[in-house]
Amino acid sequence: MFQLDVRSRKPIYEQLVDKIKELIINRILKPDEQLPSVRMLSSQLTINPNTIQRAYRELENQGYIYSIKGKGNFVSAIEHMPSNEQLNDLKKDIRKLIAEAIYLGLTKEDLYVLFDEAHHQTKGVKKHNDSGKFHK
Amino acid sequence: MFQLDVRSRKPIYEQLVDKIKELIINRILKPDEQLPSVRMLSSQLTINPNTIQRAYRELENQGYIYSIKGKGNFVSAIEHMPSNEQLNDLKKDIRKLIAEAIYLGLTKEDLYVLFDEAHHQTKGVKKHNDSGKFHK
Amino acid sequence: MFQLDVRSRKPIYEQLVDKIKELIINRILKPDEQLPSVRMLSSQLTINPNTIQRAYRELENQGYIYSIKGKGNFVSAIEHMPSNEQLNDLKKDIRKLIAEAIYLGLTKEDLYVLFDEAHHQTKGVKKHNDSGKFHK
Amino acid sequence: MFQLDVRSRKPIYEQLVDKIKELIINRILKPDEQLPSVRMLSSQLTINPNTIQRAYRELENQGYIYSIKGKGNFVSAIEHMPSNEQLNDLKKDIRKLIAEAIYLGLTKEDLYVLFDEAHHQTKGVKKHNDSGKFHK
DNA sequence: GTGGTCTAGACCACC
DNA sequence: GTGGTCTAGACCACG
Repeated sequence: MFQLDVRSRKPIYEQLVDKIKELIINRILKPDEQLPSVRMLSSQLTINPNTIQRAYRELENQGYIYSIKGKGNFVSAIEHMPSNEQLNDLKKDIRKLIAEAIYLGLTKEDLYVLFDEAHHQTKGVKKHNDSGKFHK
Repeated sequence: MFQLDVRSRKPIYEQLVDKIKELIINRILKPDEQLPSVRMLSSQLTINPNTIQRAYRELENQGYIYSIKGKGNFVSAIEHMPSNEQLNDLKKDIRKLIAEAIYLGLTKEDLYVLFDEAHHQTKGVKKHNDSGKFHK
Repeated sequence: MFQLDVRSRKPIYEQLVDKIKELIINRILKPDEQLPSVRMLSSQLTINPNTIQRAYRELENQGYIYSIKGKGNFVSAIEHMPSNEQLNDLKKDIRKLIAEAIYLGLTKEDLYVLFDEAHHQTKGVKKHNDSGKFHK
Repeated sequence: MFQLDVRSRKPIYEQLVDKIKELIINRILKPDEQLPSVRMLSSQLTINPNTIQRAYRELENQGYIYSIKGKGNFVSAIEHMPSNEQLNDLKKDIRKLIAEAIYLGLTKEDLYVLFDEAHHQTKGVKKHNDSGKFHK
């Protein structure tokens, strides 16, 4: 269910946060739906409960979930669209990538090839999303 | 010109690597040009020499600069055949970027739009020389 | 078991890298086995933690170990398809060796003899486990 | 004449020592022949005279040349065969190389291929040498 | 003067 | 507890 890479440089709690955010954004987890309990996730993923806790706390801070003492953690109802800040960061990353590719001597076409290739490898792409929101 | 954020999550040496890489990629630092000495940069940025050293070492590992003991650090001449390693790094970056974009809910088409946009902005950043490069 | 020569021309961290590499290559350290913590090795060898860290980082860069923050450093599982980078390193080593041999006045035939000899000695160094690995 | 690589990790004076040793071992420089003066070499190679001096001093220490004040530096008459120590070092290097190759999953045949390849690339092999000295 | 290595000791993030 | 980063200051090798 959850693909966590313990060897990654990215901390586990952060990977967890990202995965859950993704599930929420793509409506796989619906508003007010209950998240698995800390203990359950902990034993399922064989990961320290503290780490799960930390991920949930982080998600709560960012407004993606809310917790009710004694009941559990639940998905928030609010819309989560990428903030302008996030979009800008992404654009900056893209520019950096392109500059680097050009520096290495790649043409635009080379880049498109690599790009397509990478896109295909990135499986698990969701679809039931109202896409096209971000076309200029 | 060198905006370093000591409180950032990103380590200082990594920020340095990125900044200098950018200068090299955009040809503001030309091939075989000498970089400021470790000690000089260290005192100018009021950052420990070891940290500068580490950044320079990293840049050398990545092939952007070369160092001559007793003389200094110099910008590598670009070979226009990117090494496999460099290509792999680039691919990894691309995959990361795409994952990030998908995570934000963007479609492939959205990405292509951003991509084209960035590509147009990048062209022509090359030639104009610039001084005052290493002031804080 | 760890003979380090602090007065050698070869830096300590490099000696460490070589020793540990040897243990890994000869399967004395098995895949996914945990290496001694930075601090432990540091105190056992009475060598600064930074120096140990650097050796571990180098080993990670070369793909021999991987590290998990908060948990430790671990031996990489070998993939039986050597990366291009690794192959290149090997080739470089071979060239260096040959240059050295020629410089000593050996002919190609001399080298082949030494080579065969060494190859026979190497086979079968594999299996026997060994403890007390990290004592000074 | 002298191929020196300023970018190499190996210090220039050491490269010089090695080159000259090679010339002496292979009888291109004959016993009691005069070496080029420090100044001449210095200007020819555009290298600091101190560096040349250091190389000559090193060669003198190792017994390959002798110097006469006011006259110059001359090739020593004594035979220079690889010492047992040097041969042992070489053997150790060979064993290390082979162990590494095996670890990477290469077969003996793969290694021979790489080996031949590297040997061909190593040009400048001398021939008028009484070879075969080191056959077992 | 330059880069390279090392020590001592500190503080952080993660599990 | 673990690894990762950083500072302060020292000493060496090189040109």
